[in-house]
This record gives sequence, C-alpha cells and structure tokens, in this order.
Amino acid sequence: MAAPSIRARVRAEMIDEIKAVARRHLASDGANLSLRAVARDMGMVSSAIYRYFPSRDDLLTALIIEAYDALGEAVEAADAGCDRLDLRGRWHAVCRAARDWALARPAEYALLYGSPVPGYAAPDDTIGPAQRPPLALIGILRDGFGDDRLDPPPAAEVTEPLRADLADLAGMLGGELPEALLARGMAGWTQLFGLISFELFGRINRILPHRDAYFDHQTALMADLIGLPRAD
Amino acid sequence: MAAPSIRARVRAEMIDEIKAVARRHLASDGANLSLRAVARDMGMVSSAIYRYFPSRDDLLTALIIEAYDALGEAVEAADAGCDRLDLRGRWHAVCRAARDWALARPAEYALLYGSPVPGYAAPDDTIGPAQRPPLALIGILRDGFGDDRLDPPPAAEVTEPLRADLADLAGMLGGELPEALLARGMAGWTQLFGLISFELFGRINRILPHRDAYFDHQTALMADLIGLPRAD
DNA sequence: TTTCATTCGAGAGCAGTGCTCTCGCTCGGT
DNA sequence: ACCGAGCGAGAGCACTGCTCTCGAATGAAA
Repeated sequence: MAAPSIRARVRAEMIDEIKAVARRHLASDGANLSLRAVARDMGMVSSAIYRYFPSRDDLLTALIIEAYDALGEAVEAADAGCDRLDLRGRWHAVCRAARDWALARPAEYALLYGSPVPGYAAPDDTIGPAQRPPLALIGILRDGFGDDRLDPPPAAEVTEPLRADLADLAGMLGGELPEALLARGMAGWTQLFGLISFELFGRINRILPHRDAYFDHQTALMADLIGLPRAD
Repeated sequence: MAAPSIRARVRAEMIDEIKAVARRHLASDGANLSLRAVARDMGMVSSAIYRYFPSRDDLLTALIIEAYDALGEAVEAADAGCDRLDLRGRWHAVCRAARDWALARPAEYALLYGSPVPGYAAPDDTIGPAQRPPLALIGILRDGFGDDRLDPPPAAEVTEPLRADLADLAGMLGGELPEALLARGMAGWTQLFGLISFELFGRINRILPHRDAYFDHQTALMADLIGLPRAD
C-alpha cells in the first residue's frame, strides 16, 4: 500500500474523473453511454479513454459496481439509523431508502435492475456488491426470527424441491432461517424492486398520483406477509 | 374495408415480413435491433425499410404492441381454459402463462418490462395492449369479490391520499372493487412481474435451481395475500 | 543531472449504425 | 396504353466502438 507512485495516483484520479463524467452522461442521456462523448467532455480524444478502460463494457461494469455499492450503502445506512428492535421501522426505512436512491438516479437504477444490456454479461466482481441490498432485508428477518418476534399469517408449507433449495440458501446466509420465512423475505425483496421498477418505468404514474402513499402501503403489505410486528 | 387494393396488400405483407425478421433478430441479438441488419436479411438496402417504418423507433413500437397483444392473449387464453369458479387455479394459470411467455421470448419481454430505451417514449397506441395482462388478474379479483369468496388476511386500512386514488382506479375499472383489495391485486401484479424479471435477468439462477417450484410457491403466497380460496 | 523507458494523448482509419436525399424503374389503377 | 404513385438502390452525413501508430512528455533510475 505504501508509496503510491505519482503516476499511479494521477492515473487513479483520471479513472475517477472518467467515471464521474460517464455517470453524468448516464443521468442526462440515458443508458446508451457514448465513450466518445465522455472523451469529448474531458477534452480528450476517444482513443485516450482506452488507456484507462479496455472497453465500453468495462467502464459500464465499473459504474455498475459503484452503483451497487452506493445503493447498498444507502440501504444499510437507513437500516442502521433505526432502533434495532423496531423491525417494521427498519423494513420501511430500507424500502424507502432503496426507492429514494432509485428515484434520484433512475439511469443508474436501470443499469442495475433493468433489462440486461445485450452482449453484456455481468462479471463476478458485481455479485458481491449486488447482494448488499437483499442482505439488508434478510438481516431484518434474521433479527426478528432470532428474537421470536415474527408472526406471519398462515400459508401452505414449502414442499420438497424448493425446500432443499431454500435450505441451501439459508445455509449460505449463515443458517437458522426457516425455509418458509426465507421465501417470504425474497417475496418482499421481489416486491420492493417490482414496485420501484414499475414506478420508474412509468407503469403507474397516470393511475396513482400519490406514489409515496402507494409505495408505503404496498411495502406494509409485504411486512404483514413476513410477519413483522405492528406498532411497538 | 372493401377492396384492399393490391398495392395495399403487398405493402401489408411487406410490413409483416419486416416485423417477423425484426422479431427474429431481437430474439438472437438481444435488444439492440439493427435496421440495416434486418434489411440485409431481407435482401434489401437499409433505406428501403424507411418506406414502411418512418424510423427504428416506430418499428420497435410495432413490435412492442404485437408483443403486448401476444402476452395478453396467452394470459387470457390461460384464464379462459380454467373453471370460472376455481379462482386459485385461474390465478396460477395466468401467472404461469405470463412466465412461460416471457421465458420463451426473453428479448420481447425485456422490450416490454425492462428498462425503457433512452430516447424512446411509449406512444399511446401501446397503453391499451399493455393493460391486458393486469386486467386478466383484476378479472379474477372481481369474480371472487362478486361471489363473496375472497378471504384476505387482515392488514392495515388504506388511508386517505391513497384511498381516493384507488377509488378512482376502481371506478375506471368498472367500479365495485374495494380499495384494499385492489391494492392487493396490484401487489400480486407487481410480484408477478418482479418474479419474472428477476428470473429472466439472472438474479436467482445460481441460488435456486428449481425455478418452477419457486415461482409457484411465490405466486401462491400472493394468492394467499389476496385471499383466493384454497383447494376447492 | 542526464538518460531511458514507460506511459500517455492525438490522429487516422475500419466497420458498423440511423437516417436523408435523389434517381431511376416497375407496375397497378385508370 | 399510358402515366404517375410507390418502390428499391445508392451515395452520403454524422455518429458509434475500437485498433494501431507515432511523437511527446515525464517519472524513475544511474
């Protein structure tokens, strides 16, 4: 770590600036990021960018990782700002944080949760950061289950082929979450990003003017499904 | 209507063929449809396409409308194939039909429910066809509510700003659906397309091998939330 | 301090894209 | 039999991602 040579430092700064300019372009021009336009904005010629990113996809990947981390951080911060015992408050805080982040950066959200870019396959570097948002939700479930404070409504049992899958997944997550609860948590996660996507991609704008209220109500519905305790 | 002149007929055939070729390209090459490639595939030069579609976006719009209609038809057919009184069976049939359609035509699904193309704004022609899938779901709710056969688990009431929005929406849908039930129906719709999107965009492939079972379980969870009666 | 090699940016160029415009030809409707 | 509407071809413009080469700057070692 010591002695980051001067060259390496200006190089890192250059990379950061490229990413910053690219993020700005993403926000204004939508998802079709033009390397040449970024270069132009920096007073460089397009080929110079290739000194820093081997291809446009690599630049996109860097932006995706940063976006996942930013979203994950926003979500985790929202969770951390709550009373650990107020499970329902944490749930809503996490959901709202994800939505606020998405509404503030629609293009970056689309990059993460929209249709995958045709030729593009997400490299392994992205899977870690991508797990931070769902892990925040799972953390709430785990705390609630550990304290035996969840009271989910009844439902059909988890039957066999799926039960084993969910058990494996629970094991990877550190064990002890029952399969049915994990399934409900994933339903909540799915619902959260379905809600955000529908809102962002213009599927409910015309019919539901009060979108905040709609969002809160629907996430509360999922909190009920999971069994998060009502008003402390 | 009478006497579709020969010119008009070959023109319509031409349009159909272009759409067919474009759909093929969409399926193989992903979302970035190349007009020139389509033209090449038809043994034409690119400018000739513009005799039939004013721009690439118009061709995409035509494909989107067709895709919405195809999905709507698949969903409605699945619903129609069920005993009208088997609400839960209808629910699962509709959900599975949507998923099957999406898995068979991932690129077209991404066109409909993925991130919106940057400069592209969906014209009004699309909103009618786009409503067919959710309307199929709403139809199940309506039948169940009309026969007083729904038994949803308890939840917080729908409070004011949202209540009015949902009442308006219920009015547009032909009235009589209570707000809380409509909200649950929309939650089911959101969950359905969240599930399909997560599956299609590769967000659960690694962790849940038995995806059919997962899908059925999660849609059953939403059926419970809506209050669709269990096993007749 | 001088040299040297690494690193960088510029520029030209290739193949591809959406789209426009013009020019002839063909063929359907009168 | 005619003739004009409609059509396809072709060239061209501005743009894209990407490659390659060349000269210049500059940090690091001697």
